Amino acid sequence: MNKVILMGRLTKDPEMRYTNTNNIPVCSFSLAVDRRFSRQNEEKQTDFFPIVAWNKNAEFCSKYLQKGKKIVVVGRLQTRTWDDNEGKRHYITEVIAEETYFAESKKAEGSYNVDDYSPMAVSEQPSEGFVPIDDDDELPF
Amino acid sequence: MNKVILMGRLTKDPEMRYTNTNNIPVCSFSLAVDRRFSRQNEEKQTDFFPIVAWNKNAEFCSKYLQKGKKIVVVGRLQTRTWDDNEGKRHYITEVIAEETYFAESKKAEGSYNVDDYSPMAVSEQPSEGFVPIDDDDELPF
Amino acid sequence: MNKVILMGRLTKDPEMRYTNTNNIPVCSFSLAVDRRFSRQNEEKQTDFFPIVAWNKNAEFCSKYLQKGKKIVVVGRLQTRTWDDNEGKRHYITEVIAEETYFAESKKAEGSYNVDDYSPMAVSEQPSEGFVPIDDDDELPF
Amino acid sequence: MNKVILMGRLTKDPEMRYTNTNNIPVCSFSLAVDRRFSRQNEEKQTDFFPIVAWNKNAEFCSKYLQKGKKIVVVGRLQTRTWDDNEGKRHYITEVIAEETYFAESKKAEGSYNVDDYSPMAVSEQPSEGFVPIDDDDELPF
DNA sequence: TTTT
DNA sequence: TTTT
Repeated sequence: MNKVILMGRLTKDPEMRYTNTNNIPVCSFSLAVDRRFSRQNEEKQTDFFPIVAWNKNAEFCSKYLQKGKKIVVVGRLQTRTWDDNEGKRHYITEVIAEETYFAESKKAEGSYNVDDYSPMAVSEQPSEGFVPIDDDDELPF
Repeated sequence: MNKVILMGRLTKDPEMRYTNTNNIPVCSFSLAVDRRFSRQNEEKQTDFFPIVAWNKNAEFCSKYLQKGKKIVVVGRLQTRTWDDNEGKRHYITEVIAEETYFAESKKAEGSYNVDDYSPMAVSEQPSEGFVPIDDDDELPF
Repeated sequence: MNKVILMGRLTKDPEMRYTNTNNIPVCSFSLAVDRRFSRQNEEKQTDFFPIVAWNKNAEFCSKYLQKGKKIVVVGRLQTRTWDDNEGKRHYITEVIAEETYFAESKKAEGSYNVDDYSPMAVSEQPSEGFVPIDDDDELPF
Repeated sequence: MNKVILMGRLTKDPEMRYTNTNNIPVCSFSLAVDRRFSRQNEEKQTDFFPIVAWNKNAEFCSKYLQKGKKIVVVGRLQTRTWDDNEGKRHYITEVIAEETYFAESKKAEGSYNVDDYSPMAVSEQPSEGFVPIDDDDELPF
């Protein structure tokens, strides 16, 4: 099991790219997450984490997220290595976003907004032809 | 291990009470949480969960939360039994809130607000005379 | 957002059923989860939660789980209503299992076991023809 | 909000240290966490994450955990910087363990074991003179 | 109605 | 018994 849940703000607009061999969409950005406990009277502390989203979630992120937006990311931790030009190996720990939620509605209530008709969250899970899993009224017990 | 994380809105103002024997503060409310997957073309579905907060977190909730407010609750699931007047036993599953976060800032950005100086989150964990646990620059390795 | 993570033991063998209209597999069982904090010198306290798994996860649970087995369940909380024979409405809160993990290997290490070749975990997410999401070496950055 | 939940095995015995200025106990180790989805027919993939525990949880980890032990860690993600001897700044992402659970009982059932009388889990939260938070029978509603 |  |  490997779960990460973060609430924070994008430090920049997300970057959309595509995988070289399979042209899979990848979206990446950095999330600023405030710490809760710090030394008394100390100024606020913030951690910055690299987030990576794939496939449908990548498209969602690149379309609906911008710098400063407050979101909740549910995903998993992952480690990646890369070698710099001096041949030195670097380890980087990233959060792979599996679900993304808006954590605030920027617009005042009542004001029309094109976003009203857009999805509020997305996940890696299938959405077309999806067999209902919340099949409550048919529960056989 | 027993963890619950919910994002949703209060359906009413929270209720503050005190335990009979030890006068411990308890705050309770109901949280409306929208479902993510439903059958195609079906109307939105929502679950309603009873939330209970104790001690400092109870005081925080009763002070800063109101009907309609969007929050994130981190806590644990718990079961409680009570017997009705016919002597029938009932089982109820509640979420004990251990941490509470605001999930949106109602006020427009830039506008002065007394809340700017109030805590944005609270937990059951101690806060006075608290030995720092984020003691980074002193890490002995 | 709606996440639940529990570690505990099955109180009975799981029950496998099928939905009436769509014949969707549903597996249900009860999970005993020990509490961590109780009053000093008090006996251990345990909560019992109803767990429901659908589709592939239902088949996994009914095949690999038995009474007493220790597992980790990752899922979401859900509420369901049913009316008893006196027409009284009842509310029940269940955990919908989205991922299931074994939390201990019963057999001693080194001993051959048919389970060595069976899945250790399953989720609602697709597994056939699955486009890799851990496509690290192809990352375009 | 910042939550991480990992299940995996220690790659080495944990290392216990003490902070220079305040002599606070810190325990660190590396956790091997298997991935769930990998490309078809590919060999198993594993991520390795640095874990840091403080105070009481540090003492628990150093006392009860060893290389190979399977545990569940609940905590938070944190970033730390350090400068190497060439003055280059490095960023490292660590998991601060707030709660630690055993995920398997190594010994066969029935065999006496000193561990039977030791704590099965520990957290940063206070344990002495602890006002009960599971004060069920006194609930004023 | 409960598991180890 | 429900919120936006």
